[in-house]
Amino acid sequence: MKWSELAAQDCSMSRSIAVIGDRWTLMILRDLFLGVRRFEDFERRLGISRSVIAERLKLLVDEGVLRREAYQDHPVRHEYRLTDKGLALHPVVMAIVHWGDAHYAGEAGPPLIHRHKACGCDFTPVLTCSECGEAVGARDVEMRARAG
Amino acid sequence: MKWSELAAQDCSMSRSIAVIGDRWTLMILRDLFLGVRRFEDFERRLGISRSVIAERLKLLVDEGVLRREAYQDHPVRHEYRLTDKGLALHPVVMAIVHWGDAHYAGEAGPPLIHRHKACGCDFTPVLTCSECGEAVGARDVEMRARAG
DNA sequence: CACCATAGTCCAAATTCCGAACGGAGTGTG
DNA sequence: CACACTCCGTTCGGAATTTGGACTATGGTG
Repeated sequence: MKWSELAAQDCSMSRSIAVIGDRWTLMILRDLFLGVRRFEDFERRLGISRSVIAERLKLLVDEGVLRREAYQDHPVRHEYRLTDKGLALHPVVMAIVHWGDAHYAGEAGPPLIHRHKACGCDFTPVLTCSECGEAVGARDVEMRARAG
Repeated sequence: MKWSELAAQDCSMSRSIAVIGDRWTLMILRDLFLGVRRFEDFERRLGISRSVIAERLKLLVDEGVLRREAYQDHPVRHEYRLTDKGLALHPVVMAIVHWGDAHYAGEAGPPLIHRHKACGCDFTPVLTCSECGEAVGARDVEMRARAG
C-alpha cells in the first residue's frame, strides 16, 4: 500500500490518517488549536521550510479542515482558521497531548494545563460512552464490521 | 526543526508525535487494537515493505508501547502486544477513527461499529472533563503554561 | 528608491521507501 | 536425508518522496 492509497481504504482510521497523519500536519494542528493563524507564525514556531508549511496548509484547506480568509487588504493577507470539521479534531489533539502528559512529562509536570471553562477546574480529558456516559477503556470495547 | 528534535521539545504533543506521529506507525497501532500481533500479519494487512514494519515495531518496543513476547519455542516466534502505555493510546485511536467516521464515512455508515461492553450499547466516543464529567468541546477549554 | 513584512514557489539535495534477495531455525514431505 | 516451506527478520540499491534554502511577488514605509 502507498500513502496515496490510504484515503481509499474502507477504514476510518486510514482515511483520517491520509489527511492528518503526518508529523508536520499534526504540529500545525497543535498550533492552530493554540491560536496560531498566519503562515509566518507557523514557520517561526516550527522552524521548518516554507514549502512544507505551504503544502500542508493547502491540503488542510482542500480537505475543509481549514478556511483561508483575508484579514486585511492592501496588500491582501490571509490567515488560516479551523472550520467546524477542523474543530472536530479537538478530541484527537487532546488525546495525543494527554498521552504525552501521562508518559513523557518531566518532574515539573505537563507543560500545558487545560481548564474547563464551564466548571472552572483544571482537567484531563476522559473518553466516555455516548450512551451511558461511563469512562471507556481499551478493554471495554467490542468491535464488529457494519452490516454488509 | 527536524524530526529527531521533536522528542526534545517542551510540548507533550511533539513528544507524543515523535513516537506515534508517523503514517505507518499509526496504521500499525490501528491493527494492534484490532488484535493483530504478528509480523507477517502486519505485512499482509498493510502491504508495505518488511523493513518499514521492522523499524516501526522496534521503535514502539523501545518506547515501551509494545512488548515483544515469545508465543512458542521450536522455533522461537514472537508476537507484539500492547503494554499499558500502549493501551493508553486507545483514546487517541478512538478519536481519530471517530473523526473519520463523522467526516469520511459513505452512505453505508462507518465501516466499524463499537459496542460498550458495560452497557451493551453501540456508542461513539465523547471527550469529557475529568472533574465535572461534562462533554468538552474545543471552545470550552482555556490553556495556560504550567508555573515556572 | 531602498528596504521591510508577508506569503508563497522552485529545484537540488537529503531522506525514506520499495522490491528483492538472503539468512536462520525449525517442520513437513518423499 | 535432500528439499521445500513457514515465520521473522536484515540488508542493499535504486526509485520516489520530502526537505531546506534561495528566489519571486506585492504592497507599505521612510
